Amino acid sequence: MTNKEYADLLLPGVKHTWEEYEKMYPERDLPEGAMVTRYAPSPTGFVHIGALESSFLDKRFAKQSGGICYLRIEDTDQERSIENGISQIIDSLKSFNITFDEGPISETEEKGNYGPYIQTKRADIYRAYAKRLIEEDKAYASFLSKEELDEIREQQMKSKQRIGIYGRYAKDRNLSKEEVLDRINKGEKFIIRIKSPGSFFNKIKVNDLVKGTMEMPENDIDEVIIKSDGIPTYHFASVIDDHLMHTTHVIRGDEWISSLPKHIQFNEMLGFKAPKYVHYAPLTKNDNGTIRKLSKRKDPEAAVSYFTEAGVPKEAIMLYLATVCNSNFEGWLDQNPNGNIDDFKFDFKKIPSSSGTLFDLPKLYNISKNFISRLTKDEVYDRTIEYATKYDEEFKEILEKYPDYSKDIFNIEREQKKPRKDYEKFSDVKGQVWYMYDELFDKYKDEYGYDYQGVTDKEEIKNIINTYIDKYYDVKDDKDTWFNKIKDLSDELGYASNMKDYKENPDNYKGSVADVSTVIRVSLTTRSQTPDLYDILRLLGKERIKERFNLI
RNA sequence: GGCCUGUUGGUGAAGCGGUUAACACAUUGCCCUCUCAAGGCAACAUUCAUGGGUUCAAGUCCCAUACAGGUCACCA
Repeated sequence: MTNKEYADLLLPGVKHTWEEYEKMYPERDLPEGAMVTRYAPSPTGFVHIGALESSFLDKRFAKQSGGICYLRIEDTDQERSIENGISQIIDSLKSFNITFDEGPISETEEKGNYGPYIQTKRADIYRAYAKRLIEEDKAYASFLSKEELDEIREQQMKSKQRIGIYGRYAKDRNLSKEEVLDRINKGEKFIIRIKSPGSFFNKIKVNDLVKGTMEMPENDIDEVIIKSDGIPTYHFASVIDDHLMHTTHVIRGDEWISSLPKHIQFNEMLGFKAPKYVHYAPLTKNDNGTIRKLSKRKDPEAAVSYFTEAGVPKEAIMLYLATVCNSNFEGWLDQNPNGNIDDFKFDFKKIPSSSGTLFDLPKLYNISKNFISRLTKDEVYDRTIEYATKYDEEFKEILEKYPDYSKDIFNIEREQKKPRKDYEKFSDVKGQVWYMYDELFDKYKDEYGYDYQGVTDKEEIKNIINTYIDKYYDVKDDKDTWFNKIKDLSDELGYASNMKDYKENPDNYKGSVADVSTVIRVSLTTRSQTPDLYDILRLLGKERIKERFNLI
């Protein structure tokens, strides 16, 4: 029996030979230096912040080099794949403006000439290459059962040996063809393992564009390449796909580093030119003293939805990720405050090579705050409505009822060189402006209560606001005039109109302009801290000012 | 336990043999036309995990130790 006949018996029904597949995936026609990258997730559920980082990096490096970034779905683990997992990934990434040149575009459709881009649809391809390995006597059928495997592992652990199927533990390695076929005919289940040519005592140099050159032992483990369900393992499938799809750079989390010898070996055994590898450190979290990777099960902030639900703009999340990926990005952004991330040139060498980057929430919020401060009033209005539509129906209705008025409110100290920075996220907005709307003011004023500071005597408060409205208030005043009047009011009532004077001789006065303004401010808004009082008075208008004063 | 990687302030980090050890966030203090927000100024690592070595000179090179993270599946 020839090797070819034997391979046919082990893996029957393969439609094409590997040579045919090679022809079906011709070299890509791309300019010199263009990278082909891929984002290759498993469709196991919601989008993790790490997935966002990973896909972002894949896309940026491809695009800035004039290359291609494709999406490939690694669903070889049937048990973990979930319903609609693919469209979930596509849709979430799309909402962050991450789209792909090739790959699935929905659960059932895809684009690009190097597909299919879903691994379970490529089973025939992997089997063709596995057949080739069998023919070349580089792979074999293994009958080791789960129990036997467990036993071997236990034994190895007990005797402190390396764990895995290698050397004398690879006991089906030298089974004759006849024995193998005989056992198959008896109905025994089998899998395909490679016949690893490596030795643990041989060191190989592996190169990584972030970590540099590392020395690691060769892989000597007879890795599984085809599982008993006929589906390949991740390692085998991804090496073949990266080759056929002509991937130039594999960018992934550094948890993959230890698989490098394996991947390099697979490439060699199959005669492929290995892509370049880029391993970056994943986002971590300090969990009561222990630092670990952000976990989607344990950490709510690992899900990007955690931030979008809080109203952190997606752009801010991307800006944060960009600073994590290349720390010099922050300085660049400082120089180009309105710059687009896509204009920044990312560098592999600037990717942190440490063993993890702590996820820094205050930093994210700071970036977010700065981002929101740079938006126009219209943008803030639209985005706040967008947010409120999902999370705050009451506020949404108010905003839609008073569009122009709302925009005026959002424009207080905005659209200028050094804009006001008081919203970290869109969920902050309502808490800062509710008192500007009568409906909300009526509803919440008692709940929050009037926060008088300094001057708390009821009669004195009445005195201040009555004097102000009767003698000094004039809608037509500009800001300087307005403030001079506040000063006059202060003088009249025995408060220092000049802060310096007051600080030097506090005993000469009942208080200062600050106290007078605070009384007016609190009487109108209940809050002792608000944006500019002049703007608030201006927007509230005479009628409302009077009404609110009358409530006191 | 084996194999990899890493260790610079509260955090993220720059640094690539000679610098006062950048910068950003956070914190604290002061200043600033009414409170906030912002802004300005300042403070915050006598020291780069520890111990050796190389060198005129070391965070930067070498060795050892400690600690941390990753990984050792018919999961990706």
